[in-house]
Amino acid sequence: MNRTLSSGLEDYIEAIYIAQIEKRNLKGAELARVLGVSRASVSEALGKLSEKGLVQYESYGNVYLTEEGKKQAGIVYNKHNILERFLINVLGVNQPEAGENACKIEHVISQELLNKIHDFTHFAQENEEILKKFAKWKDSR
Amino acid sequence: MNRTLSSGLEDYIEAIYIAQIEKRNLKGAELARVLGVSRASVSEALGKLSEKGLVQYESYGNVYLTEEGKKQAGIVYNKHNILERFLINVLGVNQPEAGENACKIEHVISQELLNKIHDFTHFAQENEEILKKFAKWKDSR
DNA sequence: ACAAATTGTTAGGTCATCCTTACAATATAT
DNA sequence: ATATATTGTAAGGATGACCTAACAATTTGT
Repeated sequence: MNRTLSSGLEDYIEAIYIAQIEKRNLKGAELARVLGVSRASVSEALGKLSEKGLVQYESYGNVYLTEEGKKQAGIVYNKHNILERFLINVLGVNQPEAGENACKIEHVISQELLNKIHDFTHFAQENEEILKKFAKWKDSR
Repeated sequence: MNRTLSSGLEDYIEAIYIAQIEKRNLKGAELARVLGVSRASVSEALGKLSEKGLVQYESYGNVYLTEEGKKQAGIVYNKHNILERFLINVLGVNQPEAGENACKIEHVISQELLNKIHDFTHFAQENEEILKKFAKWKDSR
């Protein structure tokens, strides 16, 4: 069995993860709406994810992540957040733009690079004058 | 006809573009080696790209980009370079790691975000003390 | 409790991308 | 010039991810 997930399957578990954090009940049909795919596609995807031991669900009930599923979804979610924070707080990208880019980059970025981005964000926020200077620098051109 | 290229097709034109810059002759078979795919896949891909008016080739001869192909490949190549420079010079990522990440991110990043990254790289290089400070900050933890 | 709405699944299709195998066309080296 | 090597392409197949349509199972509202 293949251990790594496609971008698509990562999107599924990430959406389930977020619902779980927000304590929103989530059935397959709702997942389909959130992700903008058909119920049939969700059914297929959940089949795969449950074969991989990442999700659990009673039919006609809510969908949940297993411990392993939470772990893997958490990694993706974390990537998303670190990226988005960097884009917004350091580079000054607006929210929607940052969100859209983070959604795509999260599936392809290495953990090592992500750590560097995380570090830089910390660094920049501990040294606010840098961000201010960057803002000014931008204006003056 | 679809105006936007898949990541895969972008990889093909980018590889042709680079060969063209380096004045290396490039036939389909060599392209297959470079990209790690079969000659059959290259044949198929070149068919699509030539339908889209992006490449030109005499059978058994070299492959070339059309003007439009050059333009589109140039955009991708440019994204790659800007990303790689940012990763290496600002974040301090090592070359192979930076290259691999750039190769993937280049296909999904928006032009708007790329511009911000470009700006930030300029800014940081005009203010070297920032990068020095970041290097020190990293060491002290 | 029952009709109406929602949900999940199956079957059958499409599309993009890759593959192997086999063969035909061309290029190259001696 | 000819044998050998390289190259391009066609046919047929696999996979993954999506779709619609239809139907069955379950839930919900009154």
